[in-house]
Formats: sequence, C-alpha cells, structure tokens
Amino acid sequence: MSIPSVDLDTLRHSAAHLMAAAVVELFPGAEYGIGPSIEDGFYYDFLLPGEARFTDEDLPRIEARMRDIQARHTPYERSELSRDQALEEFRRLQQRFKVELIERIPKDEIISCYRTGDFFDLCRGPHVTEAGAIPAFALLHPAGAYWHGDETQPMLQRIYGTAWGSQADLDAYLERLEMARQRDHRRVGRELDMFSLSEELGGGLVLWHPNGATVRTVIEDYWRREHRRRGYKLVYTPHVAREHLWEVSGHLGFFAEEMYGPMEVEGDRYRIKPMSCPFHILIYKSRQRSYRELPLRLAELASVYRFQRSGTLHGLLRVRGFTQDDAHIFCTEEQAEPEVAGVLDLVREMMGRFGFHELEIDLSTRPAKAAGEDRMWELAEAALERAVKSRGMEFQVNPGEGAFYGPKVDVHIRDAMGRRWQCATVQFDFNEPERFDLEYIGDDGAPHRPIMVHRTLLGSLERFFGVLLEHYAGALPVWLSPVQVQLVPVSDDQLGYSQQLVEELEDAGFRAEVYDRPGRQLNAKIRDGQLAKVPYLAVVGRREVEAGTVHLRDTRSGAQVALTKDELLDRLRVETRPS
RNA sequence: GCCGACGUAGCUCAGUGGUAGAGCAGCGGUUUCGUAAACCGCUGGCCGGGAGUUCGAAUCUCCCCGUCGGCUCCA
Repeated sequence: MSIPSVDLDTLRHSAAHLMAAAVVELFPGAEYGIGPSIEDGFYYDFLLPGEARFTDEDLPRIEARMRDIQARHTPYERSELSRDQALEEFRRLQQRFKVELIERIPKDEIISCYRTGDFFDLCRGPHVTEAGAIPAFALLHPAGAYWHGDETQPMLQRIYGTAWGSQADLDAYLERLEMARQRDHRRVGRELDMFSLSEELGGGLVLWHPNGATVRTVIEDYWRREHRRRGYKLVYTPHVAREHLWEVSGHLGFFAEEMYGPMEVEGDRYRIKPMSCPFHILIYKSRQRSYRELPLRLAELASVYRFQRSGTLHGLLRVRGFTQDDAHIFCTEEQAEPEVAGVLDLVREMMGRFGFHELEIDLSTRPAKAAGEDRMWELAEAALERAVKSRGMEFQVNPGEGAFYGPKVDVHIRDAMGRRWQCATVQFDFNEPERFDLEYIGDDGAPHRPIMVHRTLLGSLERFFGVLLEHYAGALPVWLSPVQVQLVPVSDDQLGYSQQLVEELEDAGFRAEVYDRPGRQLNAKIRDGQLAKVPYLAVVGRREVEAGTVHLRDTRSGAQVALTKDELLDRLRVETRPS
C-alpha cells in the first residue's frame, strides 16, 4: 500500500467535489444534495434539471470531464461566509438543498465553502489543494436516493465512486469487488447446489436443496446442543395464530405493515407469525410461575414470515420467510445482567465456532417515544452496559436508537472480506409483559412482573447461511461440509473398496460418498471434487486397495498424503472436534 | 414501493430489422485412466410475458412481471 499525502477520507471527499464539478459543467442547472466520503469511496446526490436521470452511459462522460478538470489543475478554494451571506449566495445559485442545510446550522456559526471550478459548495472541508492531487478514482454506478433518505422527499440521482492514493490501490480495490462477486452467496449457492429461489414460488422464499439442508441440519444440531447445555428449554410453536393474539401483543398496532394479511377460518381471522414472542409468552402463562423457575429460557428455531418490499429482497440475506434462532428469557430484575452476559458468552462461543472472531457491539438506548417506566429503562440499560463491559467487549452507544419497547445490544461480525453483518441481538421488552399481564410469585408470596428479554444469536438461519457461504467462499470447514470426504476410485475396479470405506466412515459419524460417475479420468474426478469444494478427496487405486490405505488430498491446500483407515478417521475426528 | 440497468438453452454469454448461436452442463457411445477438463455424436429456446410499429421483430415503441445496483427498513 502506498501512503497518500492526505488521508483517504479527504481524498474521497475531494473526489466527490471533483465529480460534482464535472456534473455541473455537463448538466447546467443541476442542484446538489450531499456528497460525503464513505467506506471505500464517495458519492454525490444531484437533482438534474427537467427530471433528467443519470444512465450508465453518463458515467464515462463525467469521468472524462473529471480528468479534464484535473488536467487544468483546478484549485479547491476555501472561503468563509456569515450565515446570511451563505444563505443569500445559495439562494442566488438556486440550490434549495444547500439552503435547507444552512438553515439547520446554528446562527452564530461561521460557514465555510469550497469552490472547484464552476462548483461552489457548502462544506466543512478539508480538501486537497487542487484537482490533480487525486491520484486514482473511478465512478461505479448511478442510483436513486431520497433526500434525507425519506421517501416523501424528492428522489435525487446519486453517483457512487471510489478514490485511492495510487492506481495500484484502485486496481486492488476493483479486484476485491470482483472477488466479492465471485463469492456472492447466490452464485456459490447455485454452483454448490445449496439452495434456490424461484419466481414460481414467490419472492423472498427459500428452497433448501439437499446440500444446503445438510449444512442447516448440522448448524441446528449444534445450536440445540449448545442451548440445552446452557439451560435453555427448547419448544415448538405453530405458524399461525388468531388475529386476536396479535392485537393483545400489540403487533397489529406497530408491526402490521410487515405482517401477511389475515386468512379466515370458520369466521375467525388468523395471521401467519412474524415473530414468536406471543407464543412463548403463552407457554409462560400456561400456569402460575414461581421465582424458583426463573430464569426461564424458552428457545425455538422458528420459521416466521414478514412482508418486505420487493425492492429490498436480496438472495438469502433479505427474505420474506426465514428461521429465527429465537429465545425469550423471563427473569427477575437481579437476573437481568447475568442473563445478558450469558447470552454474550454464547454469542462469542458460537461465532468463534463458525469462524467469526471479530465482534462489534452497538448499545441502543431509550428513544424519544418509549413504553415502560423510567426505572426499568435505567435498570435495563445499565444491565446491558455492565454485561458487555464484564465480558471485556468494545461497544459503541447509539443514543435513542433502541426500540420503543426496550433498549438493546446488536452484535456485528466481520467476514473474511472485512464486511460487517448484523446477526445477534439482545432486546429488553417492557411492552409485552405488560400487555399479557405476566407475573411470577416471589419469595414474598406476592405477584411480580418478570423482565422479558428477546434474543437471537445467528439472526436468521437463511441470512447466516448466506454470510457463511460468502465468508468461506463456499469452502466450508469440514464439520459443516455437506460431504466431508469423497472416495475417488482411480478406476472402476476400486468401486467396491471405495463403497466399503464410505460405510466405515458413515458408521464413524462422518458424511462420505463415492464419486459416482464411473468411466471418467482421474483428473476429471479430482477437478469435480475441487469445484464441489469437498474438503477431502480420498483417492484409492490398486496400491491403496492392496495396502488398505487411501491417498488423501486436501482440496484447500492441494496437499496429498497416504493414510491408513485409522489415521484417516483420527484426522477427521481431530478436525471436526469443537475447539 | 421509488431511481437506474438488465432479462436469449440448466449455467456463462454472442447475436441490434431478414431462417436463433457458442462454450460448459445434460443424454448416447467409445475410453478404464494415479491427483484441476479423454474422444465422437445428439438433445436442448414462445429470445421473461402482453400489446403495437413493420412485408418481416430476439432486435424498434408502450405496458406488465422478474432480477441486479442503490434509497428506506430490518433477522
């Protein structure tokens, strides 16, 4: 990596201005919104005269004009204006969005602006000194974006670009984008025959093929084992419930837009469940509860259905039918902190097992409009913060970003490409216990309201599986692979021996199969195994049959080694053992 | 839902007004092979759907559906 003379944020922000300068030259009368630097690049939003839109063809033109401006060594000139001067200037320029931004700036603040050629912008800076000082950039794609991200506001035309300290860095970034495309879970999922989505089925609904289903089963088995070990009680609940239940829970009030419409059964209306909490609450309420039973942790791998707008669906990462690894913890006030800490421990252990070791935590606190008493919010926020600190985890506070019914922590993971994914979440709920009038009998013989915590670790199995596929680029670790060992006979003479080995491997609890296309050449068989990302190929020819061994190829490294059957079993046991 | 792009064989893609193509996959045959693609042949398409323009539409126009990149929201 070369070291740029200015930091990348400045470079990218200046690139955004350079792009805007090119746009105002090419599209006189364009209004502009905001143009920040973002992770790996920048964007700028415009409103083009006469409702014009950017198309893909416009980008090369704009890019060429940016290079013209660079060749002129157009400077970035800073000026400072009073608020009134700035307002007057941007009104004169007919830049309504800038006027709006200035109106939000406190009265006494000095306002700085930058000029780059024809482009004059409200901007805090800093910037490079001149346009030629941006070593490498590229425009990526146009997009629509609402002003302030609000769909009641005008839709602006956004252009995304990227800028780097050197051409080599830019090339490396573009290569990284291509690599990300190569490991896109939708592509990998098709190549490895893991899952599919079907127009005939409907948007956002997932078909798990045998390979994907095998992986899912392994994940579920592991998940159930860990939950039992930690004192969770596993439950099953139905997919639909009377609409009345959703009225009591409040979901029809605040979640109705995301719920599928009602269906009528014998004059009663039913709804498909978008969440499991009311069901778990009914289990809690099925009899009187004692403080001796708390904490009560009810867990379920629950398929839920939520309506999502068609434009937001995305492979497995954003679907309409998904499986939450859900749990609800009912506990006393004193138990809240240790329970949250226990969830965090479980998150860390499970994510580590799946190969995610970097966790980032967001703590979201009370929003302006909130249900529940102040005392409960303070108690819950303190419990969350102390639990996170007690585990030595770094966290960031998002003030006012909590749900109306309670504060929460969200846990994000970073994948092999450095991308951030939200998975686990732990949320307090002061709303539903109230609505369902939950109680337990305390050691004082009197009824008390329990604390209720919603939590999920993987988030949804669909999304988590998509993230896993991208993280490993489809080459799942041995314990998760649909096929762990493929027996590859050199010629058909070794089919019998191969089949016998498969049976021994399966008896030992491993997933093994024989390469099932007789007559192909060995090279082709190896290639098929490599492309299917089977972790181990056990080649057996005449020599191995005679010696009772296999010639094992590790498809990730290409390394080969001769092993006896027992050595093979040992190796698999070691590699699939929970670390 | 909104903005833009795209939709041709199972997959990846070529074909821009004149008889629908390639590679891979699939199927049949030959080959029985020592670590990333053997050889020969065959099948496969309402060119996303509908309407229009035209002597003639995969190709031009309009509408719809879907996918992709974004906006918003979120597991």
